[in-house]
Amino acid sequence: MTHAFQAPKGTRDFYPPDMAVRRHLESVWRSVSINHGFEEVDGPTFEHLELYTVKSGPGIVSELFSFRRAGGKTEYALRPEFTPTLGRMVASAIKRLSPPVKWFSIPTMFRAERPQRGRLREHVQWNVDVVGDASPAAELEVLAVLIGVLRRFGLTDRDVTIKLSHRQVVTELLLGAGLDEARLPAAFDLLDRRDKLPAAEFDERAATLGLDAGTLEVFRPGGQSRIDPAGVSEHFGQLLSALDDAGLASWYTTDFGIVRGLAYYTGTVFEVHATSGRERAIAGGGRYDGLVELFGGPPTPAVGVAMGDVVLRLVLEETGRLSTPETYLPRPDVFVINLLETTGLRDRTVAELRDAGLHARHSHRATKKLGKLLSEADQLRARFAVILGREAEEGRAVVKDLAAAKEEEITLDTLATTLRDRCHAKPEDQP
RNA sequence: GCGACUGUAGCUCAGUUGGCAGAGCACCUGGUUGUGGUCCAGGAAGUCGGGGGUUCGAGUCCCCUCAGUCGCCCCA
Repeated sequence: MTHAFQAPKGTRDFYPPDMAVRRHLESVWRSVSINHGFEEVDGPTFEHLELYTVKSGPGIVSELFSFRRAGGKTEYALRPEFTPTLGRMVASAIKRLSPPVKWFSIPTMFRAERPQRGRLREHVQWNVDVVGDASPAAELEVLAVLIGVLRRFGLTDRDVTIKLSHRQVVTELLLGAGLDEARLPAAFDLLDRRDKLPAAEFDERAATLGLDAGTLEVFRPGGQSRIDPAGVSEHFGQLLSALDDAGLASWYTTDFGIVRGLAYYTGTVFEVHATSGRERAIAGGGRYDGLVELFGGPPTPAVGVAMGDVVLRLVLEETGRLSTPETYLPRPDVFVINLLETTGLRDRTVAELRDAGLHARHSHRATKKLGKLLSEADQLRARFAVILGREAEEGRAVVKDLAAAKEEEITLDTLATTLRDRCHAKPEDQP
């Protein structure tokens, strides 16, 4: 009895075109991170469950996939985020690391929640962290690589905005507005939910906390565009100046309605949003100076950001920055067409081309109709077609440049080296 | 955990008050000898998500179930 299996809820099968898009995203993340001087790390896909409950409390357990080995009692959990692993890794290796540590990773993450738009149970997430630098220079490095990635994807400061905030600034603004200190958590929670609540309900809840509508204007995007450096947060003021000096002013706006739910953020917090406003945050991050210490290391300042592939892809599609998935598949350098009755020459030719480092393919169809085979080469978007036909008797093959629609005869002896040189001379034309 | 909506060909979908399951795209073959996005002709292709019920008869109506999507909760 056969049984039709389906992928588990909230997971994805990556068939070749989707896998090619995923590799495109990952390659942008990776190459920009490296250009900015970050080094790639990874950790285990699952950790001890306590690694997450220590940081987020027991309530987190219902949000993640946890399990134990059959017969064992140790509890594990598939990683729902990378920051605890990073904190653990830094804490245990801090003595042989020379700060600032600049690491990035591209791990898969898991969460047990119900899937919805922009939110699945398994996704790929780019993480970047600067550990060991308490100055605004650390935030600047993280935001610079973040903007570098956005730009490389073709996004502009008109497509996306980084909403910058600072928890101490938010705290001071709330207290300054007359909020009772005991009500700070409730106020943070309310600010976090502003976009989800009807305006009237938001105002009503704010009023019960003792906050009037006028006071709340400062918590809107762009509200209070500059913080007095000598006032609320010198650190935040310096960060804004550094961003402006680096020429990145157009990429951010202050938004003190951004507080981020994570308890471990200690200062700067930020989110990247599409200006369309229709999607969840593309990326989020901030400063978490207490995390390494929490995992047994010395007090160590840190700043990080994370960007998931799901929302990113939605935004790239919405803004027209992603072409059809098929165009991300690797293009063959050479498509060998065999018009001869035997396959020996074809197989030797393909082998030589591959040995020369070229991406070489041939048809698996039985037809000898040249038109059909050229059509197949065209569909695969091959650069060159090599036709093995009657010229082979004189030791030559027809080489056709498929884009230029030009062809010439080349001796079989020099075929591999000639094509290798031509393909490598061409710039990468992946989209 | 709660709610709404949607499941028909590989893809996007149509299918009237229940009456023989369709279109476009894609695919395959041909339009006689070795030249690729066009054109013409033909062809293949579906347990109508699954199960049960009502009926002479169900893609269509009713119940259950599975899956997906979008919200709520939660959010790393």
